[in-house]
Amino acid sequence: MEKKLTLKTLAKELNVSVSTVSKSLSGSKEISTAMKEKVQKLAKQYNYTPHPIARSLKMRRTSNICVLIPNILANFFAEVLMGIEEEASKHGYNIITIITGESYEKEAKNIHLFLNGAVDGFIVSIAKETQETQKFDHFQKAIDVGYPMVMFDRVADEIHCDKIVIDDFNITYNTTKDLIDSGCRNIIFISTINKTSVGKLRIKGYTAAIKERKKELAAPVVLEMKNFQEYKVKLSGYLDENEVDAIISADELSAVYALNIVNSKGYKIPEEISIVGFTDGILPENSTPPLTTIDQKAVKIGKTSVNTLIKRLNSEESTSYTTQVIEAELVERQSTIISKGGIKTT
Amino acid sequence: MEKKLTLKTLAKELNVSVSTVSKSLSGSKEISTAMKEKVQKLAKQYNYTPHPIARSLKMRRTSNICVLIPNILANFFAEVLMGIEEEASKHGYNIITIITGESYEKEAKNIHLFLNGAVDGFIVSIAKETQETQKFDHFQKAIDVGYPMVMFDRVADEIHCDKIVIDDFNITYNTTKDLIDSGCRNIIFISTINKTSVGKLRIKGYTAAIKERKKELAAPVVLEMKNFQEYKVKLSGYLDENEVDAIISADELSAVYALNIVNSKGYKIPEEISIVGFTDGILPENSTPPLTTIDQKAVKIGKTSVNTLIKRLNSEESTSYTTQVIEAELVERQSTIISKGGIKTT
DNA sequence: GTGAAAGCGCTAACAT
DNA sequence: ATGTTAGCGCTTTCAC
Repeated sequence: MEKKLTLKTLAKELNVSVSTVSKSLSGSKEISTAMKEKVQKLAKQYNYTPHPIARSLKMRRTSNICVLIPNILANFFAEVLMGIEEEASKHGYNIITIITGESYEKEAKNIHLFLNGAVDGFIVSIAKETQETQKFDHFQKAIDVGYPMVMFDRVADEIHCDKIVIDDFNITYNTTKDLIDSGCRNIIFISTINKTSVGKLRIKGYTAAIKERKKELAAPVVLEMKNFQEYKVKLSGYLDENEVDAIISADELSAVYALNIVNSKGYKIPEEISIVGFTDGILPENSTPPLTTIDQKAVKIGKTSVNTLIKRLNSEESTSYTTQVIEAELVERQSTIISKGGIKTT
Repeated sequence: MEKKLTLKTLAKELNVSVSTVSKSLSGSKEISTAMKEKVQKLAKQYNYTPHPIARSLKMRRTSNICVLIPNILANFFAEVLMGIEEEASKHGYNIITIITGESYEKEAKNIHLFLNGAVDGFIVSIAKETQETQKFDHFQKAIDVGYPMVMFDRVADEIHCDKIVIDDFNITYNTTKDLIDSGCRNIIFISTINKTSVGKLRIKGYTAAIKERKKELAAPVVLEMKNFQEYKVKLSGYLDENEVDAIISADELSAVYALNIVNSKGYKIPEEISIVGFTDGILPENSTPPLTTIDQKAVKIGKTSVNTLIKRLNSEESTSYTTQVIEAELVERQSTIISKGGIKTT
């Protein structure tokens, strides 16, 4: 390691005190313009930047944000993370990423780990296991000891904090109506995340739309799978024994798996069975046929989360918490025949 | 924020000095067993953990690792990040993730940003732009000022540091030979990353295998695309005017795009055209037909990177730099008819 | 306008 | 065995 460059170095070089250098660098008006220029010139020449750790200790802020994400392989979360990283970087914040792997234990352990000053706040999407077991104490603890927290997508009503979501109920409700309008009469709902906050809302939206026109339609059917191995058995079996002409999937992979199963059983998509998935990305774009999906505006969710957290960090008084709803959008491709005017096609 | 819990708090409570508490907590044998137990009990009761920033300042180490990754939407990099996060977490390190977006500027800017003590070292896979322009000064600078660095996948021969790679030449060479053995005679190579270190090696491996049996085979053809829009035009055009019975793609998306184009032109896969891609994941598993790919063992690369960096951080003497080669594996699915014994099939 | 000094919370060399 | 002290690099109050 090179000899370290500190305020002291600069001070010695200029024969002034450390505090003069510090103040000059921060542009304090206590200092003469001449001195400020002299100091700043030297600092630039030496390429000086303050030691962030020392600065953090003194200032009691780290410029670090802890991001807890269930699963980085999911396109949605990866895109959110991109948005978070980009926006955080723009505002001078670093992100410390924890991939919880949907595990309560890892989530709780890490929250506690960061309750001692290593980060300024949290951005989190709750692990599936946590949402199933409804154990939210770790979040409450973080908030109680004073850490700002922003939840996105998978949020908890029980926790009082800023939240960024899409209107899961309405987008699913509307999409289901679109499918009905396009002629589908036996619409089923499948996912692996029925127990999550968003999964529940999506089920409600789907069910509401079906119930509204229940005379014409088959009753709502919600299939839940624990993992994707189950699809091959359960969905396949269901299709054998029931009339189905549309499938709504509440997560990004379920739709693709459903599509493969439907394809392999020889059904024509979308003529015989329509399929809609959640989360846009490379996968639905490149399936055969390309999948109609609900674009959750992941990047925007990420950016909004960061900005909301930063605002919270910079405001002294505690204004009341907000839940911001990001507008989602149906992206129609070839797995449906909704084909209304004005809908984006890729 | 609650009243802060520091060594001082504990010291006051027990009527001992701060240093006694500190030493007790670290299990120093200078301290009597009785005192150590008393202190540790109280610390546990209060759930005390040392302030990491203060500790960092004193110890001159942060337990933070900066990870620079070109693109988090690529399955390969996402998996590497998973491996990194898991292993880092296990060893008490936090990871600060920078997504360079293949941009030299963002990469260089962030490296410089972290040269002042915010992290202990770097794990990096070089941005495409950086590899094209061959500007590596920022890496050299980081190493010069004393930061350990581990490069993975996209590495630079010009930079002297620890590296984790797969044997890109040989895996591509062997795969090309497999295709030849399976009867393919007009094998072309496509990718968007021909200018990266790994892209170059893969081209070499491909070319070497073809040249070895050039009498029977069409000459090597390497197509380069800047982006995926180009595929629709260039690859489609190429297929119209040339005999092609196998496509090797050096990146994970190219193979999927190629597959879609080949499908849409009505060629039978693999009977008329075989396709092999790089990087295993959800996408190739779920294309139609499922894609044969080269599994780059991304998670293992991530874990190995972390362990290599940590070893470097903990060793005083500077042992010579190593390049570790992780064993890649061909995963055969239905886009090829290589079908040799012993190859894993999913 | 500039400098001295305190202190953020911690560790460790050096007393006692 | 325990305490005192110095100091990591910085900001900021207070003195001059």
